[in-house]
Amino acid sequence: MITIKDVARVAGVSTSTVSRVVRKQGKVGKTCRAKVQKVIDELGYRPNINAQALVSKKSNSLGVVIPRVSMPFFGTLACGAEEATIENQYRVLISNALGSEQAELDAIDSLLQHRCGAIVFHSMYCSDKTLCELAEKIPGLVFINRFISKLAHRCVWLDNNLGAQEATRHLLDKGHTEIAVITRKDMNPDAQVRLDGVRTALNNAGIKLADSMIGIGTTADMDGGREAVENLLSAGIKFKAILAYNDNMAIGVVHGLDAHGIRVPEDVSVVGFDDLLISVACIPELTTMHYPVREMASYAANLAIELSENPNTSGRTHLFMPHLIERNSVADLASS
Amino acid sequence: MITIKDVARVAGVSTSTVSRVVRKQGKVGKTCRAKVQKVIDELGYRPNINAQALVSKKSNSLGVVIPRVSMPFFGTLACGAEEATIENQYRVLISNALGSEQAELDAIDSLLQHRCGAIVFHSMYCSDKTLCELAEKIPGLVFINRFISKLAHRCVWLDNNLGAQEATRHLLDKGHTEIAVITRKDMNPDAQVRLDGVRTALNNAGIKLADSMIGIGTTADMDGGREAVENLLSAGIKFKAILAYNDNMAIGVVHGLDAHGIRVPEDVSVVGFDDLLISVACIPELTTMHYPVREMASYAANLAIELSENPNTSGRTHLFMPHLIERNSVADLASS
DNA sequence: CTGTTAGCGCATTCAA
DNA sequence: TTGAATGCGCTAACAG
Repeated sequence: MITIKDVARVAGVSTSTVSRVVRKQGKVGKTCRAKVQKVIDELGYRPNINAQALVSKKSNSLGVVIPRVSMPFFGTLACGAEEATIENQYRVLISNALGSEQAELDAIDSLLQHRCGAIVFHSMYCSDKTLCELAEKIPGLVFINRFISKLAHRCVWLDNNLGAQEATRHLLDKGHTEIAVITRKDMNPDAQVRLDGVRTALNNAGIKLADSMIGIGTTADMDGGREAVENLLSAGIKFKAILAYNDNMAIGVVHGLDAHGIRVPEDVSVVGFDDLLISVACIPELTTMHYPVREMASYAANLAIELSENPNTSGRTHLFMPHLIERNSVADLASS
Repeated sequence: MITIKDVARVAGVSTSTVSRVVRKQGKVGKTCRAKVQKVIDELGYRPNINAQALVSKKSNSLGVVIPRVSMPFFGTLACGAEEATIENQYRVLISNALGSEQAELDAIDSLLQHRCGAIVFHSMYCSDKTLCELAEKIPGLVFINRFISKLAHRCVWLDNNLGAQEATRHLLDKGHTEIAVITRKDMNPDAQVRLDGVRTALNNAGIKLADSMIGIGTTADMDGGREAVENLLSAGIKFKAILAYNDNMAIGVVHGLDAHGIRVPEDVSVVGFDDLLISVACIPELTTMHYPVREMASYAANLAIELSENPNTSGRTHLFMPHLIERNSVADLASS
């Protein structure tokens, strides 16, 4: 591998000069710069990033901690973060951390070893307290899809409550009143907030959400969705519409319904949340709330980089709003 | 950030000793090791990876070049590669390279700057020649989902031909004879080989694949699938089964059929390829060929690491086989 | 505008 | 078994 010294020797200049032309900063004579650049091209010189990071004490890399890139939602998140780094010449390091607080902390740790000052963290297992401690130690740490009031300006999050309300209102607008909800057993903050949103919107319409109308799935995926709707059905609950915690569960619901010969949307309407690619694979295509992950991740990445370079940035907040995507899984009862 | 010197000072030993206990190699006295370890834990010392990489001339990281992590297939590939690195204490660097040969070369270049000696490369735009040149320069470079005969022992690939044959035979076994094929317009190597496989299997059954039975989609996604089946339909072609290039196109086909009131599998059977998560989201769940990406990527990662550490490894080849996953999109004409 | 000097944090000789 | 010395490739003062 050819080094800066080689270039300097061949070009007959000092390494400092080469360094200056490589980084395009500092004053370098026009002819000198051309000469050096020529040698660089000829020799195919590429600066050693590790050496750069070592001496400059920053690695110009952005860490992204997510459960798993292979999950479409998080893959999209990672891509969104990467987009933001293109202009900054940053590289993104993805750390998968699935299943436990320890895994998440290890991931952060590993990123720290790489000296990446900017980190976008999607935590599912760490407590607010733990995150606050981390945030204190790492100025460039930003949380995505999580809200911690003490760290408001370091959180990029979605208004799940309003999102759930909008989804609910859509059903209401279409003339639905017998509305069931499918949620996840572990009831994480998102699930809680979305359920609250549904309740609020329903209350505003003078409808009370009975506990019996809440179907619970063990996992927040297709299986969980199927299980939850199965529970509702076997309990003899009557409903004409379902608000699912997310798209995966919604699709499970559609499958579960189909297994009983119940048609969507003719017999029962279904609304998802997230707007994953998968939501258009389903027949009927799912009406769902679009979750702007890509934009949010991109925004979070920029914020993390900004904070890592200048910790005392303004205390603005970073709230995003989901919006309804109307497709074919909701029947219009109002116009009939 | 605390350094090896800090630890050495506090523990009252030299940095060499600390270095030895950190890397758990070299002889270190039992009590001395304990003492140093204690200080390491207390101070929360973490070696600077960049410095390690610089001095040891290897970064212990594995590069993965793919079009985009947000595409489920490639996200899974990335995860598979990562799995392989867990035991080796390697870190994986993902480089998205979408759309052009230049993008792919840039991605490789960036990885080289990080001095990662092991790279798993999923190339879609580079010519065999280009790849051969790269392979020569980078001993730890391995190609996935691509076969180049001169580089056979550096390629981890799938037998698309036999896979397509198996898919075709499945249809034949179920009594189908009016079989159409959906493929992608650009006819990349995979598409070509899969089509050949279909032809072979059909020929063996005494059936000739008419050109008119080949539907073409502009893109290899849902839209392409819908477009292709639309073409077939509007040309008045009769068929009772469809072999799609991949799952995405297959799902597009199901949608396209549905739009014409044609039921799957009652009226037309559909078989996909890849076994993406999306294939079970569809109703009916798709019968498809399972593509063992995760295992292949994991294998490729190990191979890349092995080659990077010891370039002259055996000339074995690395061929994987897809297998049929029977779900609900194929009707059994034979037993009726 | 350019070169010289001095490290960045660590692993690795080589002595002791 | 341990420590002192050296340098990986590069940037950042500081001189000139």
